[in-house]
Amino acid sequence: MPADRPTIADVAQRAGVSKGLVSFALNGRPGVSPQTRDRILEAARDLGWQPSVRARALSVNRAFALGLVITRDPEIVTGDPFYPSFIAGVERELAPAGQALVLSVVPDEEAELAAYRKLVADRRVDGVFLTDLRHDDARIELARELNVPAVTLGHPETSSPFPAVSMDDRAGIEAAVEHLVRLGHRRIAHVAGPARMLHGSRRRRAFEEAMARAGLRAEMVVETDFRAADGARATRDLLARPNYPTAIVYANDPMAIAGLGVAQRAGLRVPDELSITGFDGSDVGEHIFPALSTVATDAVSWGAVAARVLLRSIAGEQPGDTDLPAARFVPRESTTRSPEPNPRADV
Amino acid sequence: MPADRPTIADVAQRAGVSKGLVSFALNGRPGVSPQTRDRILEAARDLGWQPSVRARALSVNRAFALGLVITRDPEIVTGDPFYPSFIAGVERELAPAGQALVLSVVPDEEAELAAYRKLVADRRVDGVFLTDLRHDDARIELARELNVPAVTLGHPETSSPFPAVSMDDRAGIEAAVEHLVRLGHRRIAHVAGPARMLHGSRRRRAFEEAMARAGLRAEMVVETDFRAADGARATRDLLARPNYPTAIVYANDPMAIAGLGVAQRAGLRVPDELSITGFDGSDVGEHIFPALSTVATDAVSWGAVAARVLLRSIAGEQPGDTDLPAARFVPRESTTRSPEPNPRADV
DNA sequence: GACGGCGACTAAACCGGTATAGGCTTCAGC
DNA sequence: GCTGAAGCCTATACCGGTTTAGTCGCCGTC
Repeated sequence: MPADRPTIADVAQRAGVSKGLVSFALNGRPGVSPQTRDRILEAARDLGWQPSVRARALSVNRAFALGLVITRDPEIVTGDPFYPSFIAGVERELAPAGQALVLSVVPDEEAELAAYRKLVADRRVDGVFLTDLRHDDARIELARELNVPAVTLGHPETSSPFPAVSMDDRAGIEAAVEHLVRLGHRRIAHVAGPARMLHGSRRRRAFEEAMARAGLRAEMVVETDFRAADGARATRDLLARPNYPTAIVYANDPMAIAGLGVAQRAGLRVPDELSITGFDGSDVGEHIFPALSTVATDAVSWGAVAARVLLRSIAGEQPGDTDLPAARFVPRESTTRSPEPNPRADV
Repeated sequence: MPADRPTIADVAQRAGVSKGLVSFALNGRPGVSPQTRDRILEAARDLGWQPSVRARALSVNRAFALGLVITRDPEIVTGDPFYPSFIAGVERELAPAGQALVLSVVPDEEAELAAYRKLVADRRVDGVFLTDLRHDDARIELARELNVPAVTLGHPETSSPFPAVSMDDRAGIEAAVEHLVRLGHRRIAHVAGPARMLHGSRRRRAFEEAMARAGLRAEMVVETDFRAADGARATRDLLARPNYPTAIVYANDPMAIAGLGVAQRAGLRVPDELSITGFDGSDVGEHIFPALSTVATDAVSWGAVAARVLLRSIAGEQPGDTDLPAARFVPRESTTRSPEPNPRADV
């Protein structure tokens, strides 16, 4: 029968000291003589002692874990390139800090709030990530009410007591529009994310402003739910209009790839007859034909920075807002000169 | 100042009984009179008492959480349709059972073993999922050594003390090959996953056997790492051969989509000049042109069943192996008759 | 009336750490 | 030689539950 894992009491006994002193020594606190400290550490090593996170959690009232709630229809979550990379970045920070990541995946916004409540009520986590911010996002008020540290991905609209880690996605959209305008496009459409989501409407506004700056009317905007099927439907809709676009700016890559499929199916040559751009740079977009021009966001470092900020919040610091390097437009093959004669003076 | 959250002692005091009895009443154990039980439950309700998972974890020596370690290069994890769906399925079982999911994402196999060790040493989890099984998978021995309940996705090669939850992916590959053979294809290639991974080599063997059954030689097989870039490279390689294939069976969808890109770039019409099939059904594959014929696996129920089995293991039952419905081949547009005259008698 | 047995309940130990009050030495200072 | 303070250490309470040993009162039985 294998011996039970040693506890701090076993270490104390072996080193001939009290439990309390062992705790002090192991946590590197003052008030322990060097010889005793060595003896204790040696005893701990000999016994193969490992601290019990459970016991520590109970006594110091911390969970040593962070919570992430992902709200997605199970069907949609597939193919979304953001979360896996984001989580990889989070993990990069958490592992060395001895923290764990507790993940919840829920189907809708109601279940989402319940999931946060549960995570906090069970004291499973010390802080939470708030991703995919929406207008009047109830989670901010909830986190405040639950008195749990949080970090938001992007600046919420309503005033928030939590630090924000943001990545300017407007710049990428603007660069995409400018790129298309420079190529002579005038009838540029946007397949937007859901308006209730902050990044959905923000990208849309960035699109509209960039169009306005170019002296163009942003009259072709279709709102979607970020799904590939939505991208296909929106594209069919746009191409059926009498004044169909010569270029489409999609709010994410899966929709752009689906849109490409629709265009090709309709017999349009991309990019010669229709230019398209994506967002968020999935690796598959790089390999389709034509390779997808897109806006690259660094989800991995977003995750890493957000985790770091959240850990600092939990530690009692008051980290300020952080702005990550802006998303970059990456021109590839799916964008080229407008097929139409360009009435404007060109560069 | 808001009152601290109530503990079991507060409930006991309000109900005028001892802590122990409260615990009994709340856990529905015998030895509590009906009236007292009601009084206790009412007191708990009045105070808004919620059990502390931490305290329970310490006293009953359980974590009330399950562990999942995902081993992926952060770049690759993107675009992989399996895990998000699998996790959604897991969550579906865990949430009602009051369990949480602790997720680790690590870059390589060495870090993977360390992550399992850490999860168990910290007593963060009561059981672990073993996904993406490999040949001579060290994790099985490790889990046995750590004495932690586990469930494997698929049957490992080495003998394993853990229940397996399997989905026959061979059937899907075989159906794909048979479908292609029926369409007159003879030079069928396979872009396989890594040989060290069980499902990589199993799908490859299924391919080879299906080919043999059709009287064909499986001479065009390229091993890859499941990445879109690998799929592109493998396709370029295959198409450059003197005896290039008329059909390619890919081990996953991202590679198939990348392969489609390569073929189109080379001026090949798909499916007329080259048929392709994917695996695992990403939603984007449905919307590209031509729509990708693929093998649909139900990752969501795989997750749900695996979670259920693992929970039963932890509860001390000895659940047997489970076989889920086999993966189904879903023909769409990317497969059609072979462009070559078919010497064989056709149906 | 003593006894046994049972149901309802309490007190206290326990899980494995941390935190705190206080005790014992030792040494400097007067 | 006495006092005070610093340094090192112990004992103990505590976190919030679960669990076990044991107490108490009541009933039926002989």
